[in-house]
Amino acid sequence: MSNKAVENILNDKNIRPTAMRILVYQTLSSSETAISLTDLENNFESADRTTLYRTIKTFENQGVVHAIEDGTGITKYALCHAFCNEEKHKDLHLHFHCTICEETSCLTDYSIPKIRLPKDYIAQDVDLIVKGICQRCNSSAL
Amino acid sequence: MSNKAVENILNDKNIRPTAMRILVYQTLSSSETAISLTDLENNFESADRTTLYRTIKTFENQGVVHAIEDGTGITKYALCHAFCNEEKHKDLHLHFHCTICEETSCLTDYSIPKIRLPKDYIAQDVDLIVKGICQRCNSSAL
DNA sequence: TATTCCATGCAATGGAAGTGCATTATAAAG
DNA sequence: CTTTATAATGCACTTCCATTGCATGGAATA
Ligand SMILES: [Mn+2]
Ligand SMILES: [Mn+2]
Ligand SMILES: [Zn+2]
Ligand SMILES: [Zn+2]
Repeated sequence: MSNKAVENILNDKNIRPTAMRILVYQTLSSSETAISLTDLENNFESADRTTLYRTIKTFENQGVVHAIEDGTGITKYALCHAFCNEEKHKDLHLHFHCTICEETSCLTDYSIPKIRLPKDYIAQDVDLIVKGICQRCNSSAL
Repeated sequence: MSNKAVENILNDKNIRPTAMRILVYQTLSSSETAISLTDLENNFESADRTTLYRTIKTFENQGVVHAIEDGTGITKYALCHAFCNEEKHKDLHLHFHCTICEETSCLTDYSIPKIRLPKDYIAQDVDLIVKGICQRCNSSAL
Protein backbone atom coordinates (compact mmCIF):
# COMPACT_ATOMS: atom_id res chain seq x y z
CA MET A 1 0.00 0.00 0.00
CA SER A 2 1.42 3.36 -1.01
CA ASN A 3 2.55 5.90 1.55
CA LYS A 4 0.12 8.45 0.16
CA ALA A 5 -2.79 6.06 0.52
CA VAL A 6 -1.89 5.30 4.12
CA GLU A 7 -1.46 8.98 4.88
CA ASN A 8 -4.96 9.61 3.66
CA ILE A 9 -6.40 6.83 5.75
CA LEU A 10 -4.65 8.02 8.88
CA ASN A 11 -5.65 11.61 8.29
CA ASP A 12 -9.26 10.51 7.91
CA LYS A 13 -9.01 8.87 11.32
CA ASN A 14 -7.43 11.97 12.88
CA ILE A 15 -4.04 10.36 13.29
CA ARG A 16 -0.95 12.29 12.33
CA PRO A 17 0.77 10.22 9.67
CA THR A 18 4.31 9.98 10.95
CA ALA A 19 6.89 7.78 9.29
CA MET A 20 6.64 5.16 12.01
CA ARG A 21 2.87 5.05 11.89
CA ILE A 22 2.85 4.63 8.14
CA LEU A 23 5.26 1.73 8.42
CA VAL A 24 3.21 0.09 11.15
CA TYR A 25 0.06 0.46 9.10
CA GLN A 26 1.74 -1.08 6.08
CA THR A 27 3.00 -3.98 8.15
CA LEU A 28 -0.49 -4.65 9.42
CA SER A 29 -1.93 -4.19 5.97
CA SER A 30 0.41 -6.69 4.34
CA SER A 31 -0.11 -9.36 6.97
CA GLU A 32 -2.53 -12.18 6.30
CA THR A 33 -2.89 -12.83 9.99
CA ALA A 34 -3.20 -10.88 13.20
CA ILE A 35 0.08 -9.84 14.78
CA SER A 36 1.26 -9.28 18.32
CA LEU A 37 3.30 -6.40 19.61
CA THR A 38 6.34 -8.65 19.71
CA ASP A 39 5.74 -9.75 16.11
CA LEU A 40 5.61 -6.12 15.15
CA GLU A 41 8.79 -5.39 17.06
CA ASN A 42 10.59 -8.19 15.24
CA ASN A 43 9.51 -6.78 11.90
CA PHE A 44 11.68 -3.75 12.40
CA GLU A 45 15.41 -3.61 12.82
CA SER A 46 15.42 -0.94 15.43
CA ALA A 47 12.13 0.27 16.67
CA ASP A 48 11.32 1.03 20.24
CA ARG A 49 8.68 -1.23 21.71
CA THR A 50 7.02 1.66 23.49
CA THR A 51 6.53 3.58 20.29
CA LEU A 52 5.01 0.56 18.63
CA TYR A 53 2.87 -0.03 21.68
CA ARG A 54 1.54 3.51 21.64
CA THR A 55 1.08 3.46 17.90
CA ILE A 56 -1.09 0.38 18.14
CA LYS A 57 -3.03 1.88 21.02
CA THR A 58 -3.66 5.03 19.01
CA PHE A 59 -4.80 2.93 16.07
CA GLU A 60 -7.08 0.98 18.35
CA ASN A 61 -8.64 4.07 19.89
CA GLN A 62 -9.28 5.61 16.50
CA GLY A 63 -10.85 2.50 15.02
CA VAL A 64 -7.98 1.55 12.73
CA VAL A 65 -7.20 -1.79 14.34
CA HIS A 66 -9.00 -4.11 16.71
CA ALA A 67 -7.43 -6.22 19.43
CA ILE A 68 -7.97 -9.96 19.43
CA GLU A 69 -7.75 -12.12 22.52
CA ASP A 70 -7.15 -15.54 21.08
CA GLY A 71 -6.73 -17.36 24.34
CA THR A 72 -2.94 -17.53 24.16
CA GLY A 73 -2.62 -14.63 26.55
CA ILE A 74 -0.89 -12.57 23.91
CA THR A 75 -2.97 -9.81 22.39
CA LYS A 76 -3.01 -9.76 18.60
CA TYR A 77 -4.02 -6.89 16.36
CA ALA A 78 -5.52 -6.64 12.90
CA LEU A 79 -6.82 -3.86 10.72
CA CYS A 80 -10.50 -3.13 10.98
CA HIS A 81 -12.37 -3.79 7.78
CA ALA A 82 -15.71 -2.27 8.59
CA PHE A 83 -16.30 1.39 9.20
CA CYS A 84 -14.94 1.65 12.69
CA ASN A 85 -14.22 4.91 14.41
CA GLU A 86 -13.31 6.26 17.81
CA GLU A 87 -16.90 5.77 18.92
CA LYS A 88 -17.35 2.12 18.17
CA HIS A 89 -15.72 -0.89 16.62
CA LYS A 90 -18.28 -2.36 14.30
CA ASP A 91 -16.66 -5.36 12.74
CA LEU A 92 -17.97 -8.24 14.75
CA HIS A 93 -16.64 -11.35 13.15
CA LEU A 94 -15.25 -14.75 13.88
CA HIS A 95 -11.62 -15.24 14.82
CA PHE A 96 -9.69 -18.39 14.17
CA HIS A 97 -6.61 -19.63 15.96
CA CYS A 98 -4.67 -22.45 14.34
CA THR A 99 -3.19 -24.92 16.80
CA ILE A 100 -0.51 -25.93 14.30
CA CYS A 101 0.95 -22.73 12.88
CA GLU A 102 -0.35 -20.78 15.88
CA GLU A 103 -1.52 -17.97 13.64
CA THR A 104 -4.65 -16.04 14.47
CA SER A 105 -6.80 -14.67 11.69
CA CYS A 106 -9.95 -12.70 11.12
CA LEU A 107 -12.73 -14.48 9.28
CA THR A 108 -14.39 -11.24 8.34
CA ASP A 109 -17.03 -12.93 6.23
CA TYR A 110 -18.14 -15.10 9.10
CA SER A 111 -20.28 -13.19 11.51
CA ILE A 112 -21.17 -14.15 15.03
CA PRO A 113 -24.48 -15.96 15.50
CA LYS A 114 -27.16 -14.47 17.69
CA ILE A 115 -26.50 -15.49 21.27
CA ARG A 116 -29.24 -16.45 23.63
CA LEU A 117 -28.68 -15.27 27.20
CA PRO A 118 -30.43 -15.88 30.51
CA LYS A 119 -33.01 -13.36 31.63
CA ASP A 120 -31.62 -10.06 32.96
CA TYR A 121 -28.26 -10.44 31.30
CA ILE A 122 -27.28 -7.67 28.86
CA ALA A 123 -24.82 -8.39 26.08
CA GLN A 124 -22.53 -5.57 25.00
CA ASP A 125 -19.87 -7.44 23.12
CA VAL A 126 -19.19 -10.96 21.93
CA ASP A 127 -15.89 -12.67 21.31
CA LEU A 128 -16.00 -15.87 19.37
CA ILE A 129 -12.77 -17.68 18.79
CA VAL A 130 -12.53 -21.02 17.08
CA LYS A 131 -9.44 -23.13 17.57
CA GLY A 132 -8.43 -25.79 15.14
CA ILE A 133 -6.54 -26.29 11.91
CA CYS A 134 -6.43 -23.55 9.35
CA GLN A 135 -6.91 -24.09 5.65
CA ARG A 136 -3.22 -23.64 4.93
CA CYS A 137 -2.05 -26.19 7.52
CA ASN A 138 -4.82 -28.54 6.50
CA SER A 139 -3.78 -28.45 2.85
CA SER A 140 -0.10 -28.86 3.52
CA ALA A 141 -0.80 -31.89 5.69
CA LEU A 142 -1.76 -33.96 2.65
CA MET B 1 -19.12 -29.86 50.32
CA SER B 2 -17.84 -32.44 52.78
CA ASN B 3 -14.23 -33.49 52.90
CA LYS B 4 -15.21 -37.10 52.29
CA ALA B 5 -17.18 -36.19 49.21
CA VAL B 6 -14.29 -34.20 47.78
CA GLU B 7 -11.87 -37.00 48.56
CA ASN B 8 -14.00 -39.37 46.55
CA ILE B 9 -14.16 -37.03 43.60
CA LEU B 10 -10.41 -36.50 43.58
CA ASN B 11 -9.72 -40.18 43.93
CA ASP B 12 -12.00 -40.86 40.98
CA LYS B 13 -9.90 -38.45 38.93
CA ASN B 14 -6.64 -40.05 40.04
CA ILE B 15 -5.63 -37.12 42.18
CA ARG B 16 -4.26 -37.72 45.64
CA PRO B 17 -6.57 -35.88 48.00
CA THR B 18 -4.19 -33.82 50.08
CA ALA B 19 -5.42 -31.26 52.58
CA MET B 20 -4.52 -28.40 50.27
CA ARG B 21 -6.24 -29.93 47.28
CA ILE B 22 -9.40 -30.55 49.22
CA LEU B 23 -9.46 -26.94 50.35
CA VAL B 24 -8.88 -25.68 46.83
CA TYR B 25 -11.65 -27.87 45.50
CA GLN B 26 -14.02 -26.61 48.16
CA THR B 27 -13.16 -23.02 47.36
CA LEU B 28 -13.89 -23.60 43.70
CA SER B 29 -17.01 -25.51 44.53
CA SER B 30 -18.45 -22.79 46.73
CA SER B 31 -17.76 -19.99 44.28
CA GLU B 32 -20.56 -18.74 42.06
CA THR B 33 -18.06 -17.38 39.58
CA ALA B 34 -14.78 -18.38 38.02
CA ILE B 35 -11.71 -17.48 40.04
CA SER B 36 -8.16 -16.54 39.17
CA LEU B 37 -5.02 -17.83 40.78
CA THR B 38 -4.68 -14.55 42.64
CA ASP B 39 -8.26 -14.79 43.86
CA LEU B 40 -7.48 -18.24 45.12
CA GLU B 41 -4.32 -17.01 46.81
CA ASN B 42 -6.25 -14.30 48.61
CA ASN B 43 -8.72 -16.85 49.88
CA PHE B 44 -6.09 -18.41 52.06
CA GLU B 45 -4.15 -16.84 54.87
CA SER B 46 -0.86 -18.43 54.03
CA ALA B 47 -0.70 -20.57 50.98
CA ASP B 48 2.11 -20.63 48.53
CA ARG B 49 1.15 -19.42 45.10
CA THR B 50 3.17 -22.16 43.44
CA THR B 51 1.31 -24.89 45.26
CA LEU B 52 -2.01 -23.37 44.27
CA TYR B 53 -0.77 -23.00 40.72
CA ARG B 54 0.25 -26.63 40.49
CA THR B 55 -2.92 -27.76 42.18
CA ILE B 56 -4.99 -25.95 39.60
CA LYS B 57 -2.84 -27.33 36.78
CA THR B 58 -3.29 -30.85 38.11
CA PHE B 59 -7.03 -30.28 38.34
CA GLU B 60 -7.04 -28.98 34.80
CA ASN B 61 -5.09 -31.92 33.41
CA GLN B 62 -7.36 -34.41 35.11
CA GLY B 63 -10.56 -32.77 33.95
CA VAL B 64 -11.61 -31.31 37.29
CA VAL B 65 -11.49 -27.67 36.27
CA HIS B 66 -11.40 -25.81 32.99
CA ALA B 67 -9.51 -22.61 32.27
CA ILE B 68 -11.37 -19.58 30.99
CA GLU B 69 -9.75 -16.82 28.99
CA ASP B 70 -12.18 -13.99 29.45
CA GLY B 71 -10.20 -11.37 27.60
CA THR B 72 -8.87 -9.67 30.70
CA GLY B 73 -5.54 -11.42 30.30
CA ILE B 74 -6.03 -13.18 33.62
CA THR B 75 -6.90 -16.83 33.41
CA LYS B 76 -9.89 -17.87 35.47
CA TYR B 77 -10.83 -21.37 36.54
CA ALA B 78 -14.08 -23.11 37.29
CA LEU B 79 -15.14 -26.65 38.09
CA CYS B 80 -16.14 -28.79 35.17
CA HIS B 81 -19.73 -29.87 35.28
CA ALA B 82 -19.83 -32.41 32.51
CA PHE B 83 -17.96 -35.66 32.54
CA CYS B 84 -14.51 -34.39 31.75
CA ASN B 85 -11.40 -36.44 32.13
CA GLU B 86 -7.71 -36.33 31.30
CA GLU B 87 -8.56 -37.14 27.68
CA LYS B 88 -10.94 -34.38 26.90
CA HIS B 89 -12.84 -31.49 28.37
CA LYS B 90 -16.40 -31.92 27.28
CA ASP B 91 -18.30 -29.04 28.76
CA LEU B 92 -18.56 -26.58 25.93
CA HIS B 93 -20.64 -23.72 27.16
CA LEU B 94 -20.97 -20.00 27.10
CA HIS B 95 -18.89 -17.77 29.36
CA PHE B 96 -19.99 -14.39 30.52
CA HIS B 97 -17.83 -11.54 31.73
CA CYS B 98 -19.53 -8.67 33.48
CA THR B 99 -18.03 -5.28 32.75
CA ILE B 100 -19.33 -3.88 36.02
CA CYS B 101 -18.46 -6.39 38.74
CA GLU B 102 -15.76 -7.89 36.51
CA GLU B 103 -16.82 -11.38 37.46
CA THR B 104 -16.64 -14.20 34.95
CA SER B 105 -19.12 -17.00 35.09
CA CYS B 106 -20.03 -20.21 33.34
CA LEU B 107 -23.43 -20.33 31.73
CA THR B 108 -23.45 -24.08 31.65
CA ASP B 109 -27.01 -24.28 30.36
CA TYR B 110 -26.16 -22.14 27.36
CA SER B 111 -24.34 -24.12 24.76
CA ILE B 112 -22.34 -22.79 21.88
CA PRO B 113 -24.18 -22.52 18.56
CA LYS B 114 -22.97 -24.48 15.56
CA ILE B 115 -20.28 -22.47 13.84
CA ARG B 116 -19.96 -22.30 10.08
CA LEU B 117 -16.36 -22.21 8.86
CA PRO B 118 -14.70 -21.65 5.49
CA LYS B 119 -13.80 -24.71 3.46
CA ASP B 120 -10.75 -26.63 4.64
CA TYR B 121 -10.86 -25.24 8.15
CA ILE B 122 -11.20 -27.79 10.95
CA ALA B 123 -12.69 -26.74 14.28
CA GLN B 124 -11.38 -28.46 17.38
CA ASP B 125 -12.54 -26.11 20.08
CA VAL B 126 -14.69 -23.04 20.42
CA ASP B 127 -14.48 -20.26 22.98
CA LEU B 128 -17.42 -17.96 23.25
CA ILE B 129 -17.21 -15.03 25.64
CA VAL B 130 -20.04 -12.59 26.00
CA LYS B 131 -19.27 -9.32 27.72
CA GLY B 132 -21.93 -7.18 29.25
CA ILE B 133 -23.92 -6.75 32.43
CA CYS B 134 -24.73 -9.71 34.59
CA GLN B 135 -28.10 -10.37 36.11
CA ARG B 136 -26.93 -9.35 39.55
CA CYS B 137 -25.49 -5.99 38.47
CA ASN B 138 -28.48 -5.39 36.24
CA SER B 139 -30.92 -5.93 39.10
CA SER B 140 -29.02 -3.84 41.60
CA ALA B 141 -28.92 -0.96 39.12
CA LEU B 142 -32.64 -0.34 39.54
C1' DT C 1 11.81 -49.51 59.27
C1' DA C 2 13.65 -48.28 54.91
C1' DT C 3 12.69 -46.68 50.37
C1' DT C 4 10.40 -44.35 46.91
C1' DC C 5 7.51 -41.07 45.05
C1' DC C 6 4.98 -37.10 45.12
C1' DA C 7 3.53 -32.66 47.08
C1' DT C 8 5.04 -28.47 48.93
C1' DG C 9 7.65 -24.10 49.70
C1' DC C 10 10.98 -20.75 48.48
C1' DA C 11 13.56 -18.30 45.19
C1' DA C 12 14.20 -16.91 40.82
C1' DT C 13 13.09 -16.15 35.93
C1' DG C 14 10.60 -14.63 31.83
C1' DG C 15 7.22 -12.33 29.12
C1' DA C 16 4.17 -8.92 28.31
C1' DA C 17 1.70 -4.64 29.49
C1' DG C 18 1.95 -0.23 31.02
C1' DT C 19 3.96 4.49 32.96
C1' DG C 20 7.13 8.77 33.81
C1' DC C 21 9.96 11.80 31.98
C1' DA C 22 13.29 13.96 29.03
C1' DT C 23 14.12 14.76 24.14
C1' DT C 24 12.97 15.51 19.45
C1' DA C 25 10.08 16.36 15.59
C1' DT C 26 6.13 18.60 13.61
C1' DA C 27 2.82 22.19 12.96
C1' DA C 28 0.94 26.58 13.89
C1' DA C 29 1.58 31.41 14.94
C1' DG C 30 4.00 35.61 14.74
C1' DC D 1 12.21 32.67 8.78
C1' DT D 2 11.91 32.36 13.76
C1' DT D 3 9.44 31.45 17.83
C1' DT D 4 6.23 28.79 20.33
C1' DA D 5 3.13 25.11 21.35
C1' DT D 6 1.85 20.49 20.85
C1' DA D 7 2.43 15.89 19.91
C1' DA D 8 5.53 11.79 19.01
C1' DT D 9 9.42 9.25 20.29
C1' DG D 10 13.01 6.78 23.08
C1' DC D 11 14.82 5.14 27.29
C1' DA D 12 14.41 3.44 31.81
C1' DC D 13 11.69 1.56 34.98
C1' DT D 14 7.74 -0.79 37.14
C1' DT D 15 4.14 -4.11 37.78
C1' DC D 16 1.73 -8.20 37.20
C1' DC D 17 1.06 -12.83 36.16
C1' DA D 18 2.76 -17.27 34.60
C1' DT D 19 6.17 -20.63 35.03
C1' DT D 20 10.38 -23.30 36.48
C1' DG D 21 14.47 -25.32 39.45
C1' DC D 22 15.67 -27.14 43.39
C1' DA D 23 15.67 -28.50 48.09
C1' DT D 24 12.71 -30.29 51.67
C1' DG D 25 8.92 -32.76 53.90
C1' DG D 26 5.37 -36.24 54.21
C1' DA D 27 2.71 -39.97 52.73
C1' DA D 28 2.39 -44.58 50.77
C1' DT D 29 4.51 -48.92 49.79
C1' DA D 30 7.63 -52.68 50.23
MN1 LIG E 1 -10.72 -9.50 13.44
MN1 LIG F 1 -17.10 -22.71 32.17
ZN1 LIG G 1 -2.34 -23.03 10.59
ZN1 LIG H 1 -21.80 -8.09 37.26
